[in-house]
Amino acid sequence: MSVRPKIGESVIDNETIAKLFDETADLLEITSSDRANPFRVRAYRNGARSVRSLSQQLASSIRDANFNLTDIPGIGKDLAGKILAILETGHFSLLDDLRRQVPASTRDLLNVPNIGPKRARVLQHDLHIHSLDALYAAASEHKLSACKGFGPTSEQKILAGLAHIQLTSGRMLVSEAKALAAAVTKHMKSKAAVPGLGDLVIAGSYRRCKETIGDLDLVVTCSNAKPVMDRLATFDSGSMILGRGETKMAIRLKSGRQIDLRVVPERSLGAALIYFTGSKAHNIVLRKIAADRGLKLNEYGLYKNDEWIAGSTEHQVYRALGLAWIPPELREATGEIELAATNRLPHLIESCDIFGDLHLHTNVTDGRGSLAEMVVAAQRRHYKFIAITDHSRRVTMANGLDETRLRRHWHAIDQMQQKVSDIVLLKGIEIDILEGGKLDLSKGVFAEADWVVGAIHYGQRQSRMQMTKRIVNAMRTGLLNAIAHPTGRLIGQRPPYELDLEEVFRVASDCHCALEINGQPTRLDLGEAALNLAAKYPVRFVVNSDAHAPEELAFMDFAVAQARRGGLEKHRVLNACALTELRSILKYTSSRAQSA
DNA sequence: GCCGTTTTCGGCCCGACTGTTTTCAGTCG
Repeated sequence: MSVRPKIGESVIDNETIAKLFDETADLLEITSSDRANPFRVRAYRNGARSVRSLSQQLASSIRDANFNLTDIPGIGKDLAGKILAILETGHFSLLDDLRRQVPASTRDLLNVPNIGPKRARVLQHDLHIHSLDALYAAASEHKLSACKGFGPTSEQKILAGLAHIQLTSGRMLVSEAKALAAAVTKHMKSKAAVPGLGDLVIAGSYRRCKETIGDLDLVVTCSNAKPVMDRLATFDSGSMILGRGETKMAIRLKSGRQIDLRVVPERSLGAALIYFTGSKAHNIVLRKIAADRGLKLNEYGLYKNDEWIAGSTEHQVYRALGLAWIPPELREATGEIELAATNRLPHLIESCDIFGDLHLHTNVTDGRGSLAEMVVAAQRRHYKFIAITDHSRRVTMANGLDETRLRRHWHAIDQMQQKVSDIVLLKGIEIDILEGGKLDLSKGVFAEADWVVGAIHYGQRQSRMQMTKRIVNAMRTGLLNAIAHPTGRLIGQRPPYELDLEEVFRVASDCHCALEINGQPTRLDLGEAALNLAAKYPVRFVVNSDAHAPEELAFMDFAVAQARRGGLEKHRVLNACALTELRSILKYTSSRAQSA
């Protein structure tokens, strides 16, 4: 096809394409008459999901002459044409038409709880409401109940929903979700508050260890749902009950966070966990597999002709579908089901595989714990080694170390080592990678270091080419053991650097420089997109807490979860190595430092 | 719009809850 070379240079990523298909589906639903084909809408959503789950960027795959867009499930001749149009021009004509019919702000209405496409359409047609502001005005003036399908209750719910949108900007960080999960679990289980309470599992994106969590999904087994719901209602005095039925309940806390509860019979726990853990895309594939086998899968179990055949455990359901049990972190419909069908799932790294933390700060720079306190915290986690990696001088805000202070700090670490025998203290540094790729301290000092991580804290707005060259040059010095938080993103605050990640992965494998998976809840860097590259390049990783206080060593668990979502096995992770193996790696690097 | 124990049209994942109806459509997960 003659347009291909041009498309091959496209910088449009898969996520952008998926979003345009999702937007098309939304707009089709808002504009279509009731008789319009709802499966056409679903086809766009399927296409979006399918594109999103690809491990390769289409803009790059398309350069391969043997690559066929229509080989992608859910992509037929029509959507393939639209993908080509998007890669070439950034849009396609159907979407342009739809956008002309529906103002962009009308789509915002879909973000309001209890407003879906049908009601958005009514609001647009009958009341000419095209924005959240207009919706608020109309609801306040009780104009909504004039519309078919709206009553006084919906009006109130919509006003409450609008307030909620203003109150909470988005999703919880994993740390907040973990604290909330612990609190609600304790409340439900305390002092036998609920007679006959069986299992209680927090499912949903929390159990899949996603980077951020929308709401908490509680799955509970109990013969009687009423006391379970009554107990949840007392969790937070300022909470509001959003809905309550026979087995299902939803509350919104004073903080704006939402908790959904579902009570199921004991023999349905496995099926319910699969169902409420998701992801939605994963579940859809499972149900299709069930249907292909003449079975039906729902949250109560797996059925053959209305006869229950599995459902009390997840293992039972997966096995009945011809699949190995799939860890929740992998349930994203990105190929894990095929692996489970052929017994090729990875043996994911676990927290107990981690022998040490290789990124820790003390109060000598911007940490809040002393060296001694950090060592005790590491001993409590039964680590065999840790690296103290305080900042270098460039990071003035963090009281970064020059060579004199660094050597003094290392001397203190040596002295501390004399006092402890059950843990090895590595003398480290988090060295800033300056704008041109040079390192923040002179080469001589590196020969004295046990462990060096490079990181960027300043000058983050360089171009994609500059940023890539900067990190690549730093790795090519041979002085770095690892790159810390490689993309620099801060969840909800700052996007990742402009960076050619494939090039970073390529050079990191060449230079034997590890890439960090950082456990700080706002970082979790490398993120989802980058971890997809793990399968393609033989890079090794370090899984670190980046703790700035003793209690933050627990952030290791978030880093491990992130590694699991990337499908990593322990042999890919440096600090899941025994100390002897780690030392041989360090010795190799240290010899390079001396010869540099 | 996609897909096929397909070869051209009929089916497409499943169920709870709610409000406004008066038997169900819409929304949500």
